[in-house]
Amino acid sequence: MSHEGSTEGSTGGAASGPPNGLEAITKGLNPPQLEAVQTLDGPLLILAGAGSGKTRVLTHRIANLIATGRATPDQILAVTFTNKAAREMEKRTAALLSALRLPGASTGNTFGSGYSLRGRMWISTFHAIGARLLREHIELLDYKTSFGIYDSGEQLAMVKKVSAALGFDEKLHPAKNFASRINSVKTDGLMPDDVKKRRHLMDDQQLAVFERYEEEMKRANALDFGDLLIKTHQLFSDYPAVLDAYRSQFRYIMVDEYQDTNSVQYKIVRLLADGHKNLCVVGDEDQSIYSWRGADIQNILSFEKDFPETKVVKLEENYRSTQTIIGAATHVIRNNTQRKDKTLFTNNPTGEPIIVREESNEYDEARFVVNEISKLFRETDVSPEEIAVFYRTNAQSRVLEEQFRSRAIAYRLVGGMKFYDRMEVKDILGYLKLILNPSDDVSFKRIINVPARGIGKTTVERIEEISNSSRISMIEATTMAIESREFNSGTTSKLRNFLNLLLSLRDEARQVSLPDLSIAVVDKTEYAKRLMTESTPEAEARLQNLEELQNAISKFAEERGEEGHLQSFLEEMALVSDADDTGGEAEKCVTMMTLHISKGLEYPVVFIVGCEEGLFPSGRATDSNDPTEIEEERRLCYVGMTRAEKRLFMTYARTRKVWGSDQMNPPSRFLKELPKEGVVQQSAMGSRPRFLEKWGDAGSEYGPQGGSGHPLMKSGGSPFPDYENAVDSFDDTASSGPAFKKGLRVRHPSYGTGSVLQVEGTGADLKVTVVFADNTVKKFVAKYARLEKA
DNA sequence: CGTACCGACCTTTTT
DNA sequence: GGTCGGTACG
Repeated sequence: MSHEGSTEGSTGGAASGPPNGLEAITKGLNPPQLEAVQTLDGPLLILAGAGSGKTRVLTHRIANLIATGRATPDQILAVTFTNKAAREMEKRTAALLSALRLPGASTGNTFGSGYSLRGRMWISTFHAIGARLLREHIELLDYKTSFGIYDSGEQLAMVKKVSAALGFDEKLHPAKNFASRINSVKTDGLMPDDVKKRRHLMDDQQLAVFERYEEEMKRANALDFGDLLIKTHQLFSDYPAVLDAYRSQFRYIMVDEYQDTNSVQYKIVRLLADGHKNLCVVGDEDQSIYSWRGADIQNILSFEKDFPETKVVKLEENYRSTQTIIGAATHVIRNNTQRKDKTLFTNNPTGEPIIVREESNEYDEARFVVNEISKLFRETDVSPEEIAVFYRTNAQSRVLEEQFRSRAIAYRLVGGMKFYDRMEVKDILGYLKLILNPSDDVSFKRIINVPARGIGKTTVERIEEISNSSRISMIEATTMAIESREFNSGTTSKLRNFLNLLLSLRDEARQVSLPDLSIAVVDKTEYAKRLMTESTPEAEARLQNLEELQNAISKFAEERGEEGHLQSFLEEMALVSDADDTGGEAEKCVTMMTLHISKGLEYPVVFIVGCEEGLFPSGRATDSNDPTEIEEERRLCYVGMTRAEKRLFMTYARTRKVWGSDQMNPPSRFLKELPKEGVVQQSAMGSRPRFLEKWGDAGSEYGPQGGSGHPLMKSGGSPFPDYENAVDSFDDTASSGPAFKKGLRVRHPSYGTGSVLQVEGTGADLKVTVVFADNTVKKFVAKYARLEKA
C-alpha cells in the first residue's frame, strides 16, 4: 500500500540496466526484491511471504523484461491463480510501463490515458490460457472450435445422465460421488485409459461411468474444468509443432501462487519452460490451501530439484501488517511441519492487540462484529471498504448479513451464490449455449420445457433413450423421433415448435449482435412474458435479474468490441467466477468472503468469525485427524490473519446452529496457538474466574479494550472453557451455552435423546458418557459428537 | 402434463 | 434453514 505507486520521470540509466530512466523499476525495492526483479534469465524461485510485496516484484520484473528488451509483452506468459489477480497484475504493469514511457508503450491498444496490455500480454489463469489455446487448436484433438465449457453444475448433470444411462440407481450410487471421483483423477491428469493401468484409483462402476462420461462429453463437444488443462497438456505433448511454436513465443514465463498448482499445471509449465528455462515461480508454501482440489505442495517444495540451476530469493519482510499481527500469525503457522525455512518479519509499528472474543451464539457473534464496526466508524476514520469479515464456509454469511442489514451497514459478498447461478440466468444462458453448440445435451435438457411448453418428463426421457442408444445428440434424437412418429400428434407438434424456435434463434445469432441475440431469446421463448403474468414478488425479482443479465451482456459487448461475441461471452461466464467487479458496489461497503477467497487481498481491519473446532478447523479435518488436513486448515488461518493490516478480531461462539440444531464446539485450536503477547481475550458472558487460571500469568501489555458495552475479561484470561470445571460458573439461563453436566438431557443425531451419565477430561479431550432411551450407553468425545441439548 | 407439498440431505473451501 | 428430488393430485 504505502510502498506502492511508481515514480515517474527519473532520468539517466542505471549502469547495469537498460536505458530510459529505469530507476522507476528498481526504486524503493529492498535487496531481495531487487534481486528478484533483476534476475531475469534462468529458473527463479521466489518464496514470498504474506504481504512481502510479491505483486510489486512481479509487475516490476515484467516491466524490467520489457524495458531491457528481453521480451515484448506478447512474449511473456504470466499465470495467476484467479482472474482478479490477473486483472490486478495487468493494471499495475501497464501503469508502470506507462510511467516509464517506454518505446512501444503507445503502440498497444491504448484506451484512455493508460498503457494497455490487453490482447498483447498473456496474463491470466491456467484455465483461461487453456481455453484460449484450445480455441485455436482443439480441432487437432478432434473437437469442434465451438466447444462449450461445463461448470461443476453442468458437469454433474452430465454425470447424472451417464449414470442413469448405465442403469445406476441414484440412491445407491449418487452421481455426486462419481463426479468427485472423476474430478479427483482428472486433476491428476488421468483419463480412463490411465485409470485402467491404476485400478486402485477406481472401482469397475466408477470407471464405467468415467469412460462413458468422457465419451458423452466428447459428443456434446464440451470440456469440463479439468479438460481445459488436460487437453492443453495433450495438445503440447502430442503435437510438438504446436509446442514449439508456443515455446518460442513465450520466452519468459511466470507462475504466481505456485504452491497451489496441480500436477497437470505443473506438466504444462514444464513443457513450455523446458527449452529456455526462463521460468520464474512465486509462492508461499504457508499459503497452500487448495490441496483438496489437486494442488500439490510438492511442486514448490521440490522446484529446486526440478530445475537445478535455480536461484532462490526469499521475500521475508512484510510491509502490510503490524508486528503484533505478524508475530501472532507466525506463532500459529510454526505448528506446521510441511514448510520451508522462512521467517516473516516486519518493521511496522507494534499496533493494536488482536481481540479474541467469545460470544454465546452465532447471532451474538454477528452482533459483536457489527457493533465493533459501528464503533470503528464512530471513533476512528476507518471507512467501510477497509473492513473485511472472513468465515470458513459460505453458509456463515447469512446471520452476518441479517445483522448488517438491520444496522443499515452496507456490505457486499464476494463469491458464494453468484449472480449467474440463479435459475433464470442459467436458463437464458442455456439457450445461448445451445445456440452455439447444438450437441450440448445438458443445456438442451435444461431448457426443453422452460418456460413450460407442455413437453413432459416422459417425452424427455424417451428422447434421452434414443439419444443414448443411437449415440446422437438430443436435438438429433428429437428430429429422429418426430420422423419415426414416436409421439402422438400433440407432443409431436410441441416438439416441432420447440425445434423451430431453436432454429430461428440460431438464425438470429448469425445476423444480430450479442445483446440483440439475448433480447431475442428472452423474447421468442416468452420467458419474460410468462414471468410478467405471474406478478409475484419472486417473478419480479427474476425479471430484475434478467435485466441485470442483459446489462452485463451489453456492457461486455461494449467493452470487448469485435471480440464481444457469443462465444467469448460464454467463455467468460464459465471462467470468471469471482463476483467481484459488479460495478461500483465495492465502494463504501464492508466486504464479506470465505477465507479461501481472501488469499491475495488485504484490509486494514479484519474479522475472522467462527473460530471453533469442527468449523475452523473444519469438521472434516478434525474428524479424520489427518495431520495434513489440519495443517492445511492452519495455513488457511495464517492466510486469513495475514490479510489484516492494522486490526484483527477473531471470534467464536459457544453454541451455533448447524442444520437447524444447536451445536456446542470448543474454541478453535488455532486460538490456543496464538501467542500471549498482543492478544486480548474477551468474553461476552461475564467473567468466569475459573477460566482465568488456565491461561496462567501471561499478561498482555495492553489494557482492556472497551467491548461494546459487554463486560470484559482481563487480558490474560483463558477463553477456553474447561467444561467439566466450568459447570458451576455457567449460567444456563442467561447464556445459551450449555455445559455437559451429569443428568443433562441431550440429543444425538443418530442415537436420539438420552441423559449424561458421566463427564471426564477437559477442553478438546472432554468425553461425555450418555445413556440413551433404549438403554444403550455411549461414550463420546464431546468435540466430535454432535450432541445438543434436548 | 403441471403444480404443490413433503422429506432427505445437507456444509467446506473454487477454476 | 434451504434445496432438490419424489410423489400425489388436479
